[in-house]
This record gives sequence, structure tokens and C-alpha cells, in this order.
Amino acid sequence: MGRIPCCDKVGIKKGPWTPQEDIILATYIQEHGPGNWRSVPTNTGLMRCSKSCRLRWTNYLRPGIKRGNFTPHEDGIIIHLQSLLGNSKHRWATIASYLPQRTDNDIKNYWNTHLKRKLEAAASNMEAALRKQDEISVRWKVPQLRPSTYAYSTDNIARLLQHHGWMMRRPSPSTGHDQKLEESAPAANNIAGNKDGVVISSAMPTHEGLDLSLLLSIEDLGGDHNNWVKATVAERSTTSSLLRDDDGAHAPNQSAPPLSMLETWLLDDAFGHVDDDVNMVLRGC
DNA sequence: AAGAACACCAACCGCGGGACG
DNA sequence: GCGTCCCGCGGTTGGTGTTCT
Repeated sequence: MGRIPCCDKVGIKKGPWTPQEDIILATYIQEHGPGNWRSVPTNTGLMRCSKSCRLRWTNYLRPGIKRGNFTPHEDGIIIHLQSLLGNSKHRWATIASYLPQRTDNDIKNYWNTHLKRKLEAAASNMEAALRKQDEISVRWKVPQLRPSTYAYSTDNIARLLQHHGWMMRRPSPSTGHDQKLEESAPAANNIAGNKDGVVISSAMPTHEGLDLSLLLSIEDLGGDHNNWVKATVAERSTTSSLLRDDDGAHAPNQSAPPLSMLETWLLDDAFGHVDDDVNMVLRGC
């Protein structure tokens, strides 16, 4: 016996929603609130299945949704969290919880159509740059610059999430005031943990060296993507640590990790072709 | 100018899991 | 404890607009 369909397929309208349908649905939800989607088609007379109604509301009609024009700040958050969460379950929902004005569907589409492609292009650029660097290294015996695997240490993540003041606060979209992350983004608890200890999804891949302060720095720098990248480079060039104490003081740096592919892409985005970055680093050696 | 190729995104589909009787 | 219902999620598709040849 197969699964019972969510609604009777006969007579159910599919495809794009009309403005009239939008008005009917929005009016109904405003009056009755979201929830009990099963009853929405019946009560509104819409010839749509309940899932379609819920999707239309959550992805399009829900108040406060921002559409299109992702900012570099949002790019950075999506990329970092996507890298952090990998293929873990509910990753889009988790990422969306950090971007309350964006829907998971929107973020997913944006990732698949823009960011993933950009990262892939950056990866191939990086390979080319490294090939070039290999040639230089062989000729001049320059120390190798190798990208780290984009990295995540669950311990490191947990520590940063727990102790970094910014991560526990974020501006409320409605008030502009800081808001406890746990209150507004329950999904964040999947990685943020609690007083009893850090709880991280076991499905989350374990990597090494993730530095969430990179993400945090975006906000610290007023959301300016280029400033963030430049600051990252500046910090590294002065060998100050990217890890911070609670009070924001920089801990002594042990050793600056090599650039990740992502960071290289961001550098590329900020300063031009990746070859220039390699040259810049090489000049600094 | 017209057709092809590509990019984008709204919407659909199937599955997993929590709630409830 | 078990079965069913319902919701929410990620993956995928298909329609439409844009760019290229």
C-alpha cells in the first residue's frame, strides 16, 4: 500500500499562483494564522493542495521576506554555513535561520545557481595558480602555499559559537537590537549547544581548522565583504590570530593556517585574479 | 530576426519524523 | 507500542526570461 497523498489529486490546480489566489491565501492566513494547512484549501476554496499553500506562504507571501540581491555579507554567511554543515540534514533550514529574511528555498536556489558555480570556478583558478606556484617554487625554492581542506572542527566550532560574543547575539531584524541567538534561531542550537555541553549533529562532518571568526568578522566590519577580506589578509600578514577571546582581544598566534579554497575565492573576488594573490603572498615571503 | 543555449527561480515531489489517537 | 496524519525538509523539475550565435 502506497503512501496516502496529502490531498486528492483530482481537481487540484498546479503551476504558478495567480494574484487572486495569493490574495485569498494571504487574507486567510492573516486572519487565522499559519498552521493547519490541511484545512486551508477547504476553507479558502483554493483548488490547491495544502503543501502548495504552505509553500506559497512560506516562500513568497510571508511578511518580511527579502527577495533577490543577496549581499556579500549574506554570501559569506551562506558559504561558511554551507561549508560547515556540508550535506547534513536540514542545512538549508539552518542557514535560513541565520538569515530570517530569506527562505530556505531562496538560499538553496541561490547556492545552486550562483555560489556553487563561483566556488567551482575559484577552485579551478586556484589549481591553475598552484600549478604556477609550483613552477616558481621549483625555480626559486619558495615555501609552498597549499590550500587547506575547507575545514571544520566540531570542537572548534562549538567553542567559537559558545564563547564568541557576536555569535550569541545578532541584530533583531525588526528592532535592530541584539537578540539572543537561541531565542530567534532554534536551529542554531544544533551546533551552538547549551549550558550542559555542546551538542553537534553526529551527521556533521568533522574537519579541522574551521575559523568561524571569519564569519563573525563580516558583521564586525559592518557587513562589508571587501573589508572583511582585507582585514583577514591584514590579520594574517601581521600574524595576529583570527581566534578571539570573549572580550575581542586577539590571542597570540601560533601559526597562520594556509588559505582555504574559499578564502582564496574571496581574495580573488576582492583583489582580482588569484594569480595576483599568489604573487602578493610570494612577495611577502 | 530567429533559433539555440543558458540562467534563473517558483513550484512540485517524495521522504522523514513528530504528534496524536 | 503501533498506525495514521500532518508538517517541514531537500532534491529536482519545468516554465520563463535573457543572452548568444
